[in-house]
Amino acid sequence: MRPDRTAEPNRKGAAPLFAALGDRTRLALVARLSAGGPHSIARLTVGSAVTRQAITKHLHVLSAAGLVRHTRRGRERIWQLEPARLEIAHKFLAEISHRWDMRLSRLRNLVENS
Amino acid sequence: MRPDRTAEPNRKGAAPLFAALGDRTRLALVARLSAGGPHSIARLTVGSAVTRQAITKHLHVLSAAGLVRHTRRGRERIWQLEPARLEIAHKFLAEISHRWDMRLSRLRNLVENS
DNA sequence: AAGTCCCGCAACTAAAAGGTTGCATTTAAG
DNA sequence: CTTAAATGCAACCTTTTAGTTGCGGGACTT
Repeated sequence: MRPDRTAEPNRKGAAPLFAALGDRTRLALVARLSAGGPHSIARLTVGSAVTRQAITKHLHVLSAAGLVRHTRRGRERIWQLEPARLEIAHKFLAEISHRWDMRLSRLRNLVENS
Repeated sequence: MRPDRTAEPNRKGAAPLFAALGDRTRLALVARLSAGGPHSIARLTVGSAVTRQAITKHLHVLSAAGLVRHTRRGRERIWQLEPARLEIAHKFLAEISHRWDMRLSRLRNLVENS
């Protein structure tokens, strides 16, 4: 098992994910959807400090990143979380931490055996 | 141990973290520092498609987010990863996934017992 | 049928982000 | 001392982003 030739995690599509999560309003939306379940745009707008249209735009950004999904119900559009994509970001972070820990332990071994 | 009244994870400073990670170049820098260890700016610039000054700016962004740290060594500045902050983002994602899973299991219970 | 409620679309603005070029400064090497 | 390497600083440009306002159109309610 060679150390790893690819030298990098599946950073393939992780950046857009992090970018989508890198906004207070959007992060609040994700948190709210994860805890409170699916909601309409109007209901999601209530607690927020910005306009309904701003919320709509943010939802579209999250949707483009694959983090949320919408469904029609009568005259309202219901948005819900799509947690599969979160796993990608999650694994990326785990990978980074793991690599760093590996480096540290290798360094420590080097020092102890010298 | 009450379930949790705060209704939201420690979203306090998570958004800037995700924002810092939400760029391809910066994510590449983080990945490289985690795998290859501390590097100077010049060495970090080699593989990248952008200028040294761009790399410098990105490093400052990562530094402002608390993700990297620098040290002087002669005429060069050595940058290294600061993995503590990654833990915040990591825990945030874990929390979100957990909340969603809880919702799903509650819903399933509701359906099965009806 | 009339009035709300919820939403989509478009135009516009202000600020931030990503990147570049040019030049000055410090440090190492001959 | 002279030169080359590594970096810092500042000005500038272009594109993206976050947000707004205004208006029009379906879908419930009474």
